[in-house]
Amino acid sequence: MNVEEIIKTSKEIPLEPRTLIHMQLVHNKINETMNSALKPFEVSLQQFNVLRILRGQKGQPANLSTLNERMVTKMSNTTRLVDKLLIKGFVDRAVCPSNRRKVEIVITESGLKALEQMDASLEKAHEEIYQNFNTEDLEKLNELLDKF
Amino acid sequence: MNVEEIIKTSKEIPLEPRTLIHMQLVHNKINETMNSALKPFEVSLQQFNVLRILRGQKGQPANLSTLNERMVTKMSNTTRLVDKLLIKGFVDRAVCPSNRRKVEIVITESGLKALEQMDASLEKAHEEIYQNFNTEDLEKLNELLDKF
DNA sequence: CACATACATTTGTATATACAAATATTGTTT
DNA sequence: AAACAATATTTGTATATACAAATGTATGTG
Repeated sequence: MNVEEIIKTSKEIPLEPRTLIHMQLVHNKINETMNSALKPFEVSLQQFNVLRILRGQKGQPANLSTLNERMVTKMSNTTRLVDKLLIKGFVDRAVCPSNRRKVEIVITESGLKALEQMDASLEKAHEEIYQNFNTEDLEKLNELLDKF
Repeated sequence: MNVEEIIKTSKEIPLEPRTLIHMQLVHNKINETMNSALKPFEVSLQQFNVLRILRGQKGQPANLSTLNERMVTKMSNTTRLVDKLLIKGFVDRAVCPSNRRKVEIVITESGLKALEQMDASLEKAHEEIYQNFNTEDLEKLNELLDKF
């Protein structure tokens, strides 16, 4: 990926802003790849993220605030995100009996099955995304990202 | 930045997905910082981006396809983006005389002045974002990002 | 136990973005 | 020149996201 070529500029950009642009371009590319990997399942990255969190609960229900807390990208509206998963039948929702302010959300069998297929599709996306990386590169990258 | 802590997970995540999550978290953080740096001027990052491209034209007008080509994040709707800059008086728009399908967009004096202030504000954002980085880190990071 | 306060979620609304179709202009072909 | 294709932008519409206000429930205090 050549930054200057992609944004069609001839002059070289100072390191600080260049890094920000670079990050943005990589982010766009990753997003595109992952979204198209999820396209066949008609779920967004956010919805996929929620399903993964719910699976991690191993049967235990999660409420909206828990979901929001664990989501990579915080959304201001988790209710409507869950609504969409509900329509697809990937989750169930019920009012929490011990505290009726809360809602309990669990992933359904159908959701788990779909999630498995999504995982496989994302595995392929990983191969595509990381084709130029070795383990050492990835470790170094994670180390540098920690500095942010 | 500790990935596991932010998304509140106890188990460790494999390197490949972890890197993607890490990238997303850093992207969110950068975005937040930059947007709040631009908030006083009531322009979005995209709008700022367009203004910068127009300044780079050094008086020469740019048409919509040129803008779209040079934008970091491609937008499906540059027309409405420019509309908003027009309302703020930061750009002028005119039909191209030699090819009336095209529109010529230029940055105004007022736009240039505002842009200078935005630059100063973003300089401060850089300091905040890069406080843990040295030049070597940034060079290494750019090198690794090129692998995507 | 009435009251205020805190909590968890939902709803309303404004704005942003994505995608497709429509419009207007220009260039090309016969 | 009429017909068609190509180009540049605009418009329509559906969906996504951000933010604030509203709703319903629980908890603590006098």
